[in-house]
This record gives sequence, structure tokens and C-alpha cells, in this order.
Amino acid sequence: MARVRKTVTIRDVAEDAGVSLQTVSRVVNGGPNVRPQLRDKVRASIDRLGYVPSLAAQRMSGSRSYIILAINDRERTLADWRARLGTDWVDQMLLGGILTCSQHGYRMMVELVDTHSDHVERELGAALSALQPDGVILTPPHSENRLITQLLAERNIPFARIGSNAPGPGIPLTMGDESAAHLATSRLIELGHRRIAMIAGPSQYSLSGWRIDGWKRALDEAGLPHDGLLEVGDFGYASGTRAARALLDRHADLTAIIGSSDQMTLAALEVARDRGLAVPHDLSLISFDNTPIVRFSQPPLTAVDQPIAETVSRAVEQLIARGPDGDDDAVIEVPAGLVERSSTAPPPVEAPAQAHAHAPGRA
Amino acid sequence: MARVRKTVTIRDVAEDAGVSLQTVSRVVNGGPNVRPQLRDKVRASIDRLGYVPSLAAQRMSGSRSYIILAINDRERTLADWRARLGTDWVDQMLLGGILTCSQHGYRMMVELVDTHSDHVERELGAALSALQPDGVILTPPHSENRLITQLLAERNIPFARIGSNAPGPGIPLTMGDESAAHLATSRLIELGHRRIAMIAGPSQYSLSGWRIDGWKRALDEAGLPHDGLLEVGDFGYASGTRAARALLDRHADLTAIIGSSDQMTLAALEVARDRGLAVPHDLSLISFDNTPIVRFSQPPLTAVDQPIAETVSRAVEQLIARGPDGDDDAVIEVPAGLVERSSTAPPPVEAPAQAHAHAPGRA
DNA sequence: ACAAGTCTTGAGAACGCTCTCAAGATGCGC
DNA sequence: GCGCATCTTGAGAGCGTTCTCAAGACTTGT
Repeated sequence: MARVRKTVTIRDVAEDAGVSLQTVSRVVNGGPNVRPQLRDKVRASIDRLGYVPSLAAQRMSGSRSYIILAINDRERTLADWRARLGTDWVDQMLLGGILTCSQHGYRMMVELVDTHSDHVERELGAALSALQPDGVILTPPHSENRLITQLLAERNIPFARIGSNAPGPGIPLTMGDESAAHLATSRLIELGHRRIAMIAGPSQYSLSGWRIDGWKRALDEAGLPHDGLLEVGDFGYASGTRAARALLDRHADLTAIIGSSDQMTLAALEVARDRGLAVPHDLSLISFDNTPIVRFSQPPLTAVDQPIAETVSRAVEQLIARGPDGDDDAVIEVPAGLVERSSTAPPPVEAPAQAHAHAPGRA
Repeated sequence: MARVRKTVTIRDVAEDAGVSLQTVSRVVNGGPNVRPQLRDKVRASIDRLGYVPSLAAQRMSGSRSYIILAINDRERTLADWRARLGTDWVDQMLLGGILTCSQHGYRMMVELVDTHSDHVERELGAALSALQPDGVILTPPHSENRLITQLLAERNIPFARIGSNAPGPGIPLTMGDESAAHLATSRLIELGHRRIAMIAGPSQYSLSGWRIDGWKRALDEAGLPHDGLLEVGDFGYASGTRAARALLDRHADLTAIIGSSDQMTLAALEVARDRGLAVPHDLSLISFDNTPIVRFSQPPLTAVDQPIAETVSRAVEQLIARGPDGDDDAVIEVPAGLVERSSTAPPPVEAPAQAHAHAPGRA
């Protein structure tokens, strides 16, 4: 029925140009020893016939696969995922990776793996065997998952560990969490805050610790206390609500909170609103991540801008450039910036007689 | 140096189980005629060795590629893309596609193509040759791009056209834009609104027209006017600002606006705030898309929930199920719902003497 | 002008899989 | 128990590419 369009193969080009397969292959791959005249002739044939090498065949004969694999959690339903959209790393990472891969003639594939169970090894192993990617990108918390990193190292597949600075196989990349937290805290101190709390992420993420470190360092440098000013969440909204309430209950004099994720900080914003605290006049808020949602909250949140897309982009470039070797384990740091929006201001003046510039919000 | 782990091939399994390659292949692919006893033996070997067929090799020998390709605009920088995150279709589509592909043993790849110029043909052609995908997913406005659909039809590659209901090659899927707009408008009428404006999307998107149709139909059914109540934007924030201002300038008695994208509606929200109009008490707003950002605006927006992820999911399933044939061109409609949040309310009572329930917002 | 190189080109095998086709094993009807 | 049909198994070719290696063409130095 349908006219089956025969794919143009290297053989067609060879015949058309009157040369051998090998010569065409050399031209395509920029091989070194081809007479210019012949090369042009072959190129003309390639253009005329619209030849493009088949990735599958290339892979078969031992060349690269031109595939970079990004590992992600499975066990999320569509609804789950929709709920996390715009909130999560996934999309930013995808876009950074896809764009950069595309620019280098690579493709990015996302592999969903059940990272929690010990199926990891089997599932990931299967994906690696099937796809034979030229590189793998790991994001937290997978970057520090032994099972995963060992499997990759064993198979001799180059991989990037984002959000990990431990020595060992794989290219470590970080986003300057410690300095970012230090910067955010310092900014609040500069504004006059003296009670600055933090809602941290879960401890199995190294970056949670780094952020706490930066916060503490800034506090210490200014001679400010941090006892009882730390709460731990799981990056999700509900945990942020819980943490913010606990902090506010405990410290009546709290004037600023740094949240370790946009979700948690947004939750803190909600808690503040519920308690009649105006942000930023009564309470300043700084968030971590700077995903799109914080631009549209009321007020828009000041946030540490985690350069996720850029970091993934760097990771891809590293993987492509290094190829199969790569014992260089210098940590690559893509620094985070602070985007000041409207959730930060000087703290309210302490004397109760002194009225605020405006009404304290709804009761 | 590094112990190069030899990949487990079908040959290894064959030797291990003491059978021929062909038998292993049959077991792997669920071939029909294998003695149960032998099959179990082969399966045991497969498990023991951890054999997984190489996709590249499978593809080479004429089988499927197990790849679904999603076409997207190139010509976006990382910054561009970050700005659109959480706002755009891309991520929702990606996630729906990736998840569904994964469930069926397929993979989704995103191909960035310069869809505007006439490079399309060359770029897309190259991608198709290189990847040889089993199916392609087109989103608006590519779904209606002749150059693209023709190329795909010519090559005999199954493809889905999301947001298109025109006859022709490819599986058409829509998201009930007409009824969704009708529903949204009816809801506003029900609340008592009589002046309901729409900020539509650009006309090269069929769905823009469908939404206008639904809006008009609801208005007509209620005997309400629509003259001068339509503005056209480009889905972007700036165009929403322009459109909202124009509408508000023109009609002092306007009490509701339907925006054809979250960005545009958020812009309208901002314009309302600037003019001292409280949402929803002075002005009701309904948005289209329901991307994550509208949950966190103040107030959260009532929105038509475009089931993008679900639609892409359906598209993937169709492509996988149909395989190479597919002359069934019945339009598949995944209906959109309306998520009511806090940007809709009855219109203010017309008599100027009647005070609102609260202050009219900042000047 | 001749030997010893370097460039250029091509022939053939190999990659891991599935397809086609033929041969052997097994079942059925009488 | 024999002939035929059906099941089961395997051998070999082929998919489109790159790799290895060898042969021929062209330099260069003397």
C-alpha cells in the first residue's frame, strides 16, 4: 500500500559518488585522509540524497551512542508529577540537559528508576544495557546513592554527580550551597535582622547540611544565636507549614526565615498570612531554588537562584568532552545567586510604641 | 587499565543455556513455539547473566526502535527556557510523555527543531533518519504545520497531532477547548456576570478559535453581548497586560475576564491590582491551562485545567498501539475541567451606594 | 631515477540482533 | 504402524555502520 520510502544508507551515497563505503564514512566523520576533491564530491552526494547516518548502526559498530541518560525516580503517577511541576528540579534539569545535548549532537533520555528499593541495580542495569549511554547524570539524592554510583563505575560509564562533592568516581558538581546560604543570611543581617531561622531540607541530602553550615557561619560571624532556630523539613509544602509554625510558636521575636525549598518557603508565607504577619514588614522570607512559582506569589519571594539548568548543562558538556576516561575529580562549582524580590525588608522596629508604616494585615 | 566489562550478548546466553541464538531471541520476545522446559532454562540463563537486549541491535535488525519523538521549538536559550518554565506546555508534555513511554518499555526523546524557518524539513528529516522513531508527537502550533505533517506522512511514521482536529494523516487529539470555554463563561454568567471579556490566543492556533467559539456561544445563549469584549494576545505576559488594559479602558462595566493562558491572566491580575480593582470582588478572572504557577498567585486563579500531560499520555498510547498502520482518524478528545479557586465571585452590586464588603485595595 | 616513506582508498570482518527457511521431532488419523 | 501436518529448533543471511589491514598512488631524499 503505502510507498515504503527506503532509507538512504551509506551504501547509496557510496554508489552515487562512485566511491567505497569506507570513504563515505570517513567524510561523514571528518576523517583525516581524504583528497579534498573527493571529499567535496561525496559531500555533494550526501546533500543530494539527504543522507544521515543511523544512530543505531553507528552504535552497533562500536562508536558512541550519543545518548546521555538522566536518572529519575519512578513511583510517581501523572497526578503526582503534575502537582510537583514548576516546583521541582525535574523540569529545569530536563530543559538544561535537552538543550545542551541538542547543541552537541547528543540526545538526552530520562530513565525512570525505582530508586528506593534494591531494584535499582536491576532496573538501572537494564537501562544501561539497552541504551548504552555515553554518560549518565545523577541529581540529588541519587548522586550519593552507593548502589547507583558503584554500578556506574563498574560498568565504566562516565557520570556526573550533581549536588555531591565527595571524592570517588564520577564528576562532582555543586551549586555553592554553603556560600549561597551564607549570602542569604548575611543579607538579612545587613538589613538588621537578629533572629534568623532556617527550615532545612532532609539530612540525606548533602546540600541540606551545606546550607545549614552557611547559615550558621554567617550567624556566628555576626555573633548571633542559632539555637532553636533550625527546623528540618522534607522540601514539601506540608513540612514547611509544620516547621514555620513551630518556629513562630517558639520565637516571638523571629523576624526572618530562610526556607530550603520554594515549597517550604511558600508554606511559611501562608503561615505568616494566617497569623496576621505581613511579609516582608513583620517577617522576611528568603527561599531556595527560585523555581518559577515564586515570581508569582504575593509578595514575590526573594530567593537563592539554584542554577540547576546551568549545572546540568555543564555536566553534559563534561560528559561529552571527557569521553570514556575521566579521573579528574575536581569539584565543579556553579555558583548560585540571590534574586531580591519583595519578601525581604528591614525588621520591624522593636519598641511597641512605634507604629508600623501600615496596618498589620488581616487578623 | 579499567577492567572493561564485556556486555552480555544474546550469544552468551545461548552458550550458557546450550541453545541457539534464535531460541534465545524467541524467548526474549515471547515467541510462540518454544517448549516450556527449554524456555525456563533460557530464562534462567538470562536472569543469571543479566542479559538485556541492546536497543541499537534490535533496531538494526528491523525491529522497532522503541523511541517516541516529541518535536519542540529550538531557538530558545537556557534563559528563555527558564523564564517559561512552569508556564509552558513543554514540561507538562515531557512528563506525561516520559512516564507513559516508560510504562510501555518505550523512551521519549525531545527533538529541538527550528520550526519557523524552512530548515524544518532538513532538521526534522535528519532527526528522523538518525533516530528512526516509532512515533512522533506534535503539539500546537506544530500540529498544524504542513511542512511537518507532510514530511511525517511521506515517511510513513505514525504521529499524533495535539490540538488539531483537521482530517488528514496523523492522530488528532484535542482538549475540548470549545466546551471548556463555554463552561467557564457559563459559570461566570451563573454567578451573575453580564460583561465577560476574553483575552484570546493568537489566531494561528486552532484552539484559540475554539475557545472564542465557546465563549461566544455561552454569551449568545444568555443573550449577552460580546462586541468589543475580545482582545487577542500571544499567550505571553506582556500581551496580557496590554489586552487587559485595553479591555478595562474600553468597558467601565466589565466584571469578568477569561484569559487564554495563565501568563495572560496573571498579567490581567496585575493590571487589576494596579487599578485598585479587587479580585474577585470587583473583577473575576478565569485562566486557561492551569499550570502550577496559578495555584500560588494571590488570589489563586480559577482555571480551566488543560489536561496536557494526560493528552500526551493518550497520544503515546495510541502511537504504540497502532504501530505502522493507522488510518483511523476519529478525533480523540480529552476533556478539560474547571478548577475553581478564589479569583471568581459574583460581580459587585451595581448601585454605587452599596459599599463593598471590604476596602477596594490599594490605590 | 630508485628506495623508502606517507597519503589515499578499498575490501572484508565485526557489532548484536531478528528474519527466513529448512530440518528434525512430535503428534494425529486411519 | 505409516504418512501427513504441526511444533520445535537451528543455520545463515542481513540490517548500516566503523574498524583493521593491506594495496596502490604519490612524495621525498639522494
